Amino acid sequence: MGRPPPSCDKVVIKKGPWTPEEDIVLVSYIQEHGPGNWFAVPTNTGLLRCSKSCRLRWTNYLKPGIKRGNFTPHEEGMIIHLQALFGNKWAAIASYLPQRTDNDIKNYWNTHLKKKLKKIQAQSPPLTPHVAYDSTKPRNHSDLKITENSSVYASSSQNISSLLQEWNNTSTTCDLDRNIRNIGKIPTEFSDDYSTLLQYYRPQQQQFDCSILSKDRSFIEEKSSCDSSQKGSDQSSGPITDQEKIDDNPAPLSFLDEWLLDASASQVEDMEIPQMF
DNA sequence: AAGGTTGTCAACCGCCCTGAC
DNA sequence: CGTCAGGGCGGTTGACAACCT
Repeated sequence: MGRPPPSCDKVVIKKGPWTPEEDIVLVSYIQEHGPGNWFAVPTNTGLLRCSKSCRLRWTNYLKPGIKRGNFTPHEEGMIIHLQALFGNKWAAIASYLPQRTDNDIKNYWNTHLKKKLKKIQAQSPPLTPHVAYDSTKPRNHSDLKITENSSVYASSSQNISSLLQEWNNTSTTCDLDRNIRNIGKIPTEFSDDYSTLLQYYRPQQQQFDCSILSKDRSFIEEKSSCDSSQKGSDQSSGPITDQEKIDDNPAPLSFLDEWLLDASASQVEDMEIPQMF
């Protein structure tokens, strides 16, 4: 009863990094037709890419509004908390960081935060929070190369994205709600990893710029109202209302939920109003 | 300077979900 | 109700760059 092979396997498919020419073709097509119906994209554009590859290229790199480069301490903190809250539901986490893609967040978690966690766990006795997490120090992130004279073509997608900034207002898709709906069941037990990492991030909450959360909340509420016009009023207070799905496991959520949703904001540092498609 | 190792991240793979028929 | 097919997601891979010896 196996599924038929995806359409990607039906024709000769090009793999590997995208070229500027391919990007331009894809962007031009989406400008004209809008995102969606990815199955038709290779056919209509002549791109020798499968539909999934086209979608991925668009959502991860070409879509306007995507933020590249270093993760801010605030974004980092949000990822930590949201990862503890949702587990590896990167799409759900990404919905709280609209300028970041799930792929970016996933990569950042795997390459930076996991490492940081191990470092923290290796300390005995535990470090004080300001040692474990010093937001005043510059971050050494390889994304820096993207803004420099990188030979990696992917970085030039920024330029393509910038060309589309005017176009992005035309889209009305409520990605957030879709992602929230995709949030799965919260893991029953939190690993020691999460607990340990949170232990060090949590005291930072006072300093943590919660404005992001506040902004996100307003954003979420906005999206929620957007959604309510589509499917009713079953979600009244942002994404966490989806806990109806996870009522059988509410305990680990309470603190994080409160923190995520009730954090008040007073300052905005480097987070812009999310722009969604 | 050269070779080896490690880190990063774009892209792919495979599974699951959902809607159409 | 079952099948098919598109879309979405998380995990993994591999190419490349940076760093180390």
